[in-house]
Amino acid sequence: MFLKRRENMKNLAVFAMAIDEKIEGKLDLTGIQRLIEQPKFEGQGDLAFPCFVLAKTMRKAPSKIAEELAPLISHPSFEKVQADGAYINAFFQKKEASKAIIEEIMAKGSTYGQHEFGNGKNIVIDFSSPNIAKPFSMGHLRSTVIGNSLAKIAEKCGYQTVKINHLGDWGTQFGKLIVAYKQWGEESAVQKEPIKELLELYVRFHQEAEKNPKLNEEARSWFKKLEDGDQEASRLWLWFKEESLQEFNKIYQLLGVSFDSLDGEAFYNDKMQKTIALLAEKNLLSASAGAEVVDLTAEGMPPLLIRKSDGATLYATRDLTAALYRHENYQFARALYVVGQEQTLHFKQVFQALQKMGFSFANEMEHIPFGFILKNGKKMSTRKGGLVLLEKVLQEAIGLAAKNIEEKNPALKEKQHVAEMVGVGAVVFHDLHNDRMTNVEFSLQDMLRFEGATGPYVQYTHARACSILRKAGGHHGPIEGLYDAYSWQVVKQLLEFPDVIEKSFHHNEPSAIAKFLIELAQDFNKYYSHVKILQEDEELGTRLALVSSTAIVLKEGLKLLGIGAPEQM
RNA sequence: GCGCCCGUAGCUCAAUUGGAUAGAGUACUUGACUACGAAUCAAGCGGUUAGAGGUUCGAGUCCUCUCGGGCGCGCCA
Repeated sequence: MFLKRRENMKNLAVFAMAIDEKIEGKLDLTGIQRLIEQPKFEGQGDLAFPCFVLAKTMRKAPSKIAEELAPLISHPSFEKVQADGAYINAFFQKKEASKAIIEEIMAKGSTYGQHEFGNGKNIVIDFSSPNIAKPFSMGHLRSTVIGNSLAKIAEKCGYQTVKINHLGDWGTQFGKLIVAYKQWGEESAVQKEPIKELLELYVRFHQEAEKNPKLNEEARSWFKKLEDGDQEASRLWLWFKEESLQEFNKIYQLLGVSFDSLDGEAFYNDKMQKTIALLAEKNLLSASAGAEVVDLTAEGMPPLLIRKSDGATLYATRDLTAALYRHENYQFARALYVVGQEQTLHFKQVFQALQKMGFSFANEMEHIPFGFILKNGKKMSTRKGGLVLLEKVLQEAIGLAAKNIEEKNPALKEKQHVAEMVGVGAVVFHDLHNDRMTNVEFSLQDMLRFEGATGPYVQYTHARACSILRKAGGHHGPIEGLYDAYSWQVVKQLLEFPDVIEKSFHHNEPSAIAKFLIELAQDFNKYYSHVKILQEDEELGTRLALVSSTAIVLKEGLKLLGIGAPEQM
């Protein structure tokens, strides 16, 4: 559990000490702090201490203990402290606490929630990693948006990030592709719609190869030529890669994702011999059925294949090499791999192999798996049918957003730009708001939803807040405290932001931020509909500061998810 | 066969990581725009947390078993 910060932190410590004083060492201070929680329901205050653990040592019923202790605790920070069943509930002095938190956000602006614990450290994040000549799948979308968000969260925690797109730009499929292109391909068709055409060639190859197995041999031999640096093969490979990258870049641009390195699999071709030599030197290589492997039976895992019986290298060889290369070049404090859960075993093996090689930095490497995107309960396959192109989905979402704008706000400037933010925001938010590991059923309908717990809902809330601030015309008065129930809910939520960021970083869970934003937007919308904000009275300045604070946090939170926050939509 | 993940409202998902009364969204029914943006708000409906045992003050959460689904398990990545 993460301890609450600032006002919460202070009040939590006060609360804990007050309890400690009254229970005569039945429990130590840190034990008390760990037990203190946030009440679940309204009317139960802001902090709660469950008395169950004291029941044994004090030989009394928990509710009796709460009843006896509650009246003994008092402090200027608390409005009241009262027993409720087995709990002691503490209520903050709302006016004082809300004043402090609003002032803090106003002072810090977009840096509110910034942490320092990552300062001076590098974190390498491997994500997206699409395969060249194949469509950008929904699985790659997940990797892309999760990785992108984790990078932004890490930066918010002080880290320097290195974002790596480990392109799938090598492997036997290129032999197949070259054969297919030479047989049936056309240059102009590939230029026109590279991914579509290359995929069709790839699919056709597999169909034809079933009837004509000789094609597979040809493919192998063309891949061998590619590996040996054959001019024609290399030229085609480079061409396929560049055409594919151009397509991918359209998507990255829409998503607002950028990378520090595009070093993919091919990049490590000339570096793997060194890795193999190193493994041999450390006596970790053993022969097995003609192949060379790192034996991991002692670790309870199947062996890691390093070299095929024909001498060719494998995925694992490349990942080991990449790990060594990255450690040497980026001096990472942590390295994350945002890759589907089907590769969990693979990464366990790779990290274990690094351990056996004596590299303790393997402890700082972590595989960040995520759930599948299912179609009818099964993993979506690029193989046949049911293929949904991400770009189509994004365009559809943008079109729908544009239609909404036309209906609701036809006078809006920069309509296209805003439609992109909203449409893409809907798709990205939909992907991030569930727990990382949850398998989600693919639903275009859900992705294109702009109401309820969605990205556009959060964006809309932000736009509303901005609208009020515009109408207020920069008016600002003194910040006092607020104590009505609606504003207090907003304040309490704002107070959580720094902790949510820290938690989402440690759990590698962007969804924690997405859920936080939904709650904040809900709290704010309730406030908005029950309180007349632009009313000339002595609290106007404070209310506007609260609206401003909310806008700041909504915008910053969306940014951490890789989503834009238009001021009007 | 072995290993990992999962099963919560009709549907999509939460649940402060073992705590109070299992909550949101959606769908459906109904109310609110001559108050700051109705992409909103308010109200209603909806549950034997797959099932059975166990651990303890306390279990959706931990352990065992059963059923059901998914994903891996040496020359793909």
